[in-house]
Amino acid sequence: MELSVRKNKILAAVVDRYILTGEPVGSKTVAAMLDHAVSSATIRNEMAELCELGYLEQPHTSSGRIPTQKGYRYYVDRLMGRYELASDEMYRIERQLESASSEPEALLIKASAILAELTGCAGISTTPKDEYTVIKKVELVPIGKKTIMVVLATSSGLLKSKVCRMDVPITLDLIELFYNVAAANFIGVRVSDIHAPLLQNIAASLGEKAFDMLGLVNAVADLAQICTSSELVLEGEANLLNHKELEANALELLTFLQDGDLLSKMLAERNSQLSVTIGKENVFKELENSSMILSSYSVLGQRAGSVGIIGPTRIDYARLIPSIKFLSQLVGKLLSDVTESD
Amino acid sequence: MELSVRKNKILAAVVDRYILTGEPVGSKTVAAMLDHAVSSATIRNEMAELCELGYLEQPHTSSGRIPTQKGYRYYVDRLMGRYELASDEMYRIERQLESASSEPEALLIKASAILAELTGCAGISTTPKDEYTVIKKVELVPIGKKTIMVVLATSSGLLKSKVCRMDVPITLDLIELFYNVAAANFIGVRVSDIHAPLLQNIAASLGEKAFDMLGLVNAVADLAQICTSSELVLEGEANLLNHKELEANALELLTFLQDGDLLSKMLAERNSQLSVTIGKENVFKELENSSMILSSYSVLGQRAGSVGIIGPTRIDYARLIPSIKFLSQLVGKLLSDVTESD
DNA sequence: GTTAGCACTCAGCATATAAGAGTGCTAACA
DNA sequence: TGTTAGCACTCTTATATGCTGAGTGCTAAC
Repeated sequence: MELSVRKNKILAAVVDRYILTGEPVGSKTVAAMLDHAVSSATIRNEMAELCELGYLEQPHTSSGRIPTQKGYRYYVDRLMGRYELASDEMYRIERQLESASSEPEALLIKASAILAELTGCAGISTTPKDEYTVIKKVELVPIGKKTIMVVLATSSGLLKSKVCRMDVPITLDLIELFYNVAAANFIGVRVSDIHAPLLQNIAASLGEKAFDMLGLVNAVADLAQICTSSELVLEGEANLLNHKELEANALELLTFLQDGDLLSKMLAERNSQLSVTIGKENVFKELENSSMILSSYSVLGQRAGSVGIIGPTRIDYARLIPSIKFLSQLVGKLLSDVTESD
Repeated sequence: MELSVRKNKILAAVVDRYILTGEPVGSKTVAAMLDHAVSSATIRNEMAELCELGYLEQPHTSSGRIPTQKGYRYYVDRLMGRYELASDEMYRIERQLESASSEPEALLIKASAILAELTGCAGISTTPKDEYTVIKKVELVPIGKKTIMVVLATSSGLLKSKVCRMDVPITLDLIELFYNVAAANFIGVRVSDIHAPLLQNIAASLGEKAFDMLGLVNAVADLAQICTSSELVLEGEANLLNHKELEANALELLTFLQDGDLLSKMLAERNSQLSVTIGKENVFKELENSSMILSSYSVLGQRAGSVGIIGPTRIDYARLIPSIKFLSQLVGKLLSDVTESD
C-alpha cells in the first residue's frame, strides 16, 4: 500500500530519528526535521493516522511515536536512503579480509568478526555449501600403529580430516589398497555423491578385505558429509548486550544463537541475494525482537553461502546494508580466487 | 589463620546457605542450621567477629551476612564437604565425551560444553600444549596450479593445515624436493625446534631453488608455531547471563572472554593440579566478580592443558570441583589413548 | 486543509509512610 | 566467663502521594 508523499516524509523522519536516538519521536521534532513546512499540529494529525494504519505506535498514551515492524518494513522497502561505503573504508576491509583468506573457514570467521565490529551487532555467516564440488584428494597420514588420519580436500579449498582407529595394525598393503580404492571411487566425485550405495559397492568389490578397510572408507564418507553441510559462523555475540532493547531476552537470544542448529537450517533456506528480516518476520520467537540482514555470496557464479548480521530491530538499515553487501561480494571474490586456479 | 570450631561451623553454614539461596543469611537461620545448639544471639556475636575478621560482610547495616572473598577462600580450603559424582553420572559423561574423542580439539570443545551444561557456567579449556611433541608427517595436497595445501601432523594427534599460494606453477620436481627437505629437516623434529636458524639453514642448503620453496617451508614453520601454542576453548558463555551477580558487568565479561588472548596467557601460567581462583584473586579486573575452577590434564604423564569453568563467585564449589576433576582426568585419558599407540 | 491553543494523559521522579528482617547492645543468668 | 533474652535501632522493600514535563487529541478559527 502506498502512502501520501507527506506521510512518507513523516514516517521516514520518525524512523530515522528513532534509529538515531532510541527515544520516541514527538510531533515537534518531526516538524523541525521537515523544516517547519507544516506545523506540529498537522504532523500530529498525520501521525495519528499512521498509528491507525499500523506503521507507528505509542509506548504510552502520551508520548512520541516509534516505528512498528510494519513501519520498519515500509521504511526498508521504500523510504530509506542508500549510502555508499567510503572507498578508504572499503580498502581497509579488503585488507583485513585478505589477511585471512587462506582457508574458507578462517575467511568467514574473519568476515563475521569484521561485520560484528563494523555494525555493533553479532556477525553471522555460513561456510560455502559444497554439494557440487568434487573430491580433489584423499590422503592418509599414519599416526600410530593402529591410528591413521584421513584427510580430504575438495576442489573448493575445503580441507577436512578425521582420525581413524583401526582394529588391526596398519600395513603398507592396506594403505596402498586404500589409495587404489580412493582413486577409483572418490577422486573427482562430487562430495554429495558419496552415499550408502556407493559404499556398499566398494565393500562388495573388496571382498574379504572389506573388513579392515571399512573404517577408512566410512571416514571418507563422514568427511564428505561434513563438506556438504555448511557450517554456521557467529562472531561478536557479546555486542548484542549493548542494545538495551535486547537485554530483556539476552539469555534466550544468546542461548539460541549458541546452539546454532536451528539457525543454520533457517539460513540454508534463504535464496534472495539480500534479505532483511525484521522482528516477528523471523520464524523463531527468540528472534522476534531482532532483525537479521543477510547477503549471499557466490563462488564461481554459484550461490554458496551468506554473510550478515543479527541485531535489534532498531538498527541503521540504510548504513549497514551497503557494508554487508560489499562484504558478501568480497567474500565471494576471495573464495573464488582460492578455487579458480584449478 | 585458624578459627574456633564454632566459628568454622557458622562460617560453613553461612556459605552453604548463601550459595544455595543467594540471600544474605541471618543469625536465626544459622541457629536453625546448627540445630539450635546455641541461640541466635550467640551466633550474632560470633558473626560480628567473623565480620571483623573479614570472612563475612553485610550488604546493608541490618541484613544477614554474606561471605567475602576471604570467606569463600577459607571455605574452599578448609570447610567445604567433598562430594563424589554418582557413578551413573560418571558413565554418562564418559559416553558423551568418547563420542567426540577422535580429535583433540573436538574433544576439548565437547568437554567444555559438558562442563558448561553440568555447572551452568561457562566451560573453558585449553588444547594440549605440544612443545615436546614431534612432527610426524608433512604432506602436500595440490589444489590448483599454483595453490597447494600443506598438512602437518604431530605425534600427539594434532593436525594443522594451511593453504599456500605460490608465485610459480607447482611442479612435480618442487614437490619431490620439498618432501626431501621435509624428511631431512622436519620429520621427527620437535615442533618447538622449528625456528628461524633452522629455516635459514634450509634456505642456504637449497641455494637457488630456495626461492620457490620458501613459501612451503614457511608454511610448515607457521603450522609448527600454531601447534606449540595452545588454544583456548570456550563454551556456554551465555550461561553466565543466568547469574544475576554477573549481569551488571555481563558485557565487559563476555567481551573479555570472547577476546581470549589475555585469558589464554593466564591459563598457560597455571601449574597446580587443581586451581580455584576467587574474585579479585584473578589478575584481570573483568573477572573480579567471577570465580574460575581449573583442573589440569596430562597426556602420557606430561601436563598438557586444563579444563574448567568460569562462573560467579557464588557457586557450588563443593559439588563442581569433583566434576571438573573427573572431567580433566577423563580428557587426559582419552587424549593419551589417541597418542599411545605410537 | 491547516493551524493555534488548551485540556488531558502518563512516565518519571521525589518524598513520605509502614512493615519486616535482622542487627548490636545491655543486663541478667548459669 | 560464656550464653541468652529482650529491646531499640537500622535499613530495605513496598506502597501511596504529589509534582513536573513532554506530548497528545480535540476544537475552533483561519
